[in-house]
Amino acid sequence: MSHDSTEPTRTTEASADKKGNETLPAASSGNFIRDIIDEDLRTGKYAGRVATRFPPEPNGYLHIGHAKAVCLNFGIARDYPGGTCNLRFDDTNPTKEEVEYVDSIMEDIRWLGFDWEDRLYYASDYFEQMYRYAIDLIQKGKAYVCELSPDQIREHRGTLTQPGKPSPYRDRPIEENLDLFRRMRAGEFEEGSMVLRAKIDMAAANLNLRDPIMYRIVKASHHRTGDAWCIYPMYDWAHGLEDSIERITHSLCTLEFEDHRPLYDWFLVELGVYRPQQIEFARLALTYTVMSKRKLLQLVQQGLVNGWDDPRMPTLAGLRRRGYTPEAIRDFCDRIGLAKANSVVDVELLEHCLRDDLNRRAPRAMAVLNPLRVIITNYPEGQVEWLTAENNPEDAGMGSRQIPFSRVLYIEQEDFREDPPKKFFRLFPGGEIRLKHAYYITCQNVVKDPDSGRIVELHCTYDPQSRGGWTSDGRKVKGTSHWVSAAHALKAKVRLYDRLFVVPNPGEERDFLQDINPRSLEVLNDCLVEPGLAHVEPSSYYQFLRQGYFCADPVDSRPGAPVFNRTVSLKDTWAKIERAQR
RNA sequence: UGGGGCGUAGCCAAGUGGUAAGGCACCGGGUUUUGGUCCCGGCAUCCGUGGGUUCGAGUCCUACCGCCCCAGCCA
Repeated sequence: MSHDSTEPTRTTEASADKKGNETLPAASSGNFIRDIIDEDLRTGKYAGRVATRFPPEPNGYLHIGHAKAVCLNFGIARDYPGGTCNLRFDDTNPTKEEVEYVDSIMEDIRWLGFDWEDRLYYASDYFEQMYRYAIDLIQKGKAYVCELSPDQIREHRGTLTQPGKPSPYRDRPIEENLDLFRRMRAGEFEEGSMVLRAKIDMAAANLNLRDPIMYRIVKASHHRTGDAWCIYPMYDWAHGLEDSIERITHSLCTLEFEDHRPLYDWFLVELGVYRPQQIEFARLALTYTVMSKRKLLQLVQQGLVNGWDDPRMPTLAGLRRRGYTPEAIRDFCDRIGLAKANSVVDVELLEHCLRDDLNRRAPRAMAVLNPLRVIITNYPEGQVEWLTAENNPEDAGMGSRQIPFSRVLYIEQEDFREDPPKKFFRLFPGGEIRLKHAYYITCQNVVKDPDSGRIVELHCTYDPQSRGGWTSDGRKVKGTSHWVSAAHALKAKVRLYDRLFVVPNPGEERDFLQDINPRSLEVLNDCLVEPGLAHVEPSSYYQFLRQGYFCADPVDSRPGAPVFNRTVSLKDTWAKIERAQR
């Protein structure tokens, strides 16, 4: 991550235009949080400091919603002079957290393109300090040990419209609280037998202020502190402290923490310590997917997907394996904006960002997913021509490659129709199309299996004058198909992924599992790809001409036996026309 | 019926009293050896609703309506 101190306060990211001719300042309009930071800088509120943090709990994998927060926090640190962004694991609940998750979170943030440099922190590093703060509050008469059962605590809390009742332990002498709390730490009491509570206001309209729990007894070993502790701080007690200890200036979090803010402030004011400014924003929701960790965990645990990195998952690990690029995800996070209104972003915007990035960068290749055999009857047997194919029409710098052409080829089954519908300008009996980078061919005969009536192969003739896919007579050939040479093609497995859910808002009408798309994965085992794809790098991406963007699966692909995941299809105008014709 | 938020196009989202940016989606048209890309054009007389202030209101006041969050020893 760069911290260019000459950068202006506001984002003025340069971006190349589509043709890469020149760089123009991006129309980055900032957002209400950057407005607040600008104002704080102007008034000198934090002496010119801008310090943010990304504070995940290591209890699951990061998803695209987290990417929004990562880009926000690290993006601010990147754009403001001297700005910093800490990575801090909020590991206050040992029963749900695992090192597998901390490792994956770090990997995902790095992959997204951000760097916390030497600022890696853990809430658990502050346990001793938090404990001392708690002692301090007890000594000030602002916290007490409560022996009510969980049920009783709930009853005493009251309801949304009725005030709570004070705990009978609320006015315990300070010395007794101190003694009990020390013994809680020493492990003298059972789980659930007592908690430390802040003494605030049982009648507060904001339920968070009705003597919230600060510590509970949990006799579980922690992934970092082991068995050093048997009392663990609650999030509400810990979180503001963590931000305070790290001297964060702007604590950015999601909307649901808005009415926790008065509590964080109460703790910090009572303690008399540094107080960051919390600003809330709306979390990201996307159509056709789910984002809650609980639901994602359920999909994984019930085997409805193949792990956290299943290419259908909205996790960063899943998107990465699917073939998404960090650039596309960052662009998406820039484009969705930032506000306080709850919203659901169309997944099409994400897909647009992906296509936009991949269109510029993905090398083109030809792959026939559902092969249909074609014999070029007037092409000499045994002859092979190596034809030149550009690697990317968007970028001449990516060069070209040679592809073999011969008498027996395969084209896409979809590219031939015996009875062509209106506007179908692909191959049909008597029709002529161009084979990309090769020749014009005309369909002369359709060979069918006598029993099933299934089309077995096509007999076509080619025009030797059309080498390269062009003739000088000005003849119009509208359709262009991709193809492979039968003798040279390489067999490949291709996995076609579709949306995991069939409705825009899974779970809205019924249990979200009922909304799962039963056809979210289609595996094609007998695809034929051009020979150059024999030794693709794991995770490398390609545009399979006229079909979509695909990447070599990092886990299952083998030299000579590639496995490709469809990242996203190309936009398909023909499919739209066909749909409209019905 | 308590508290905290939020309502600008199908979906996001600018807009901070001077006459509704931009993107996605969608619909036309052009270019094209990818029905891709690219290019051009269209797409809110109106900003949840009613009233008020003002020469002038999406922006201010007011009343109402709708949606989201909060009663874990989760975060």
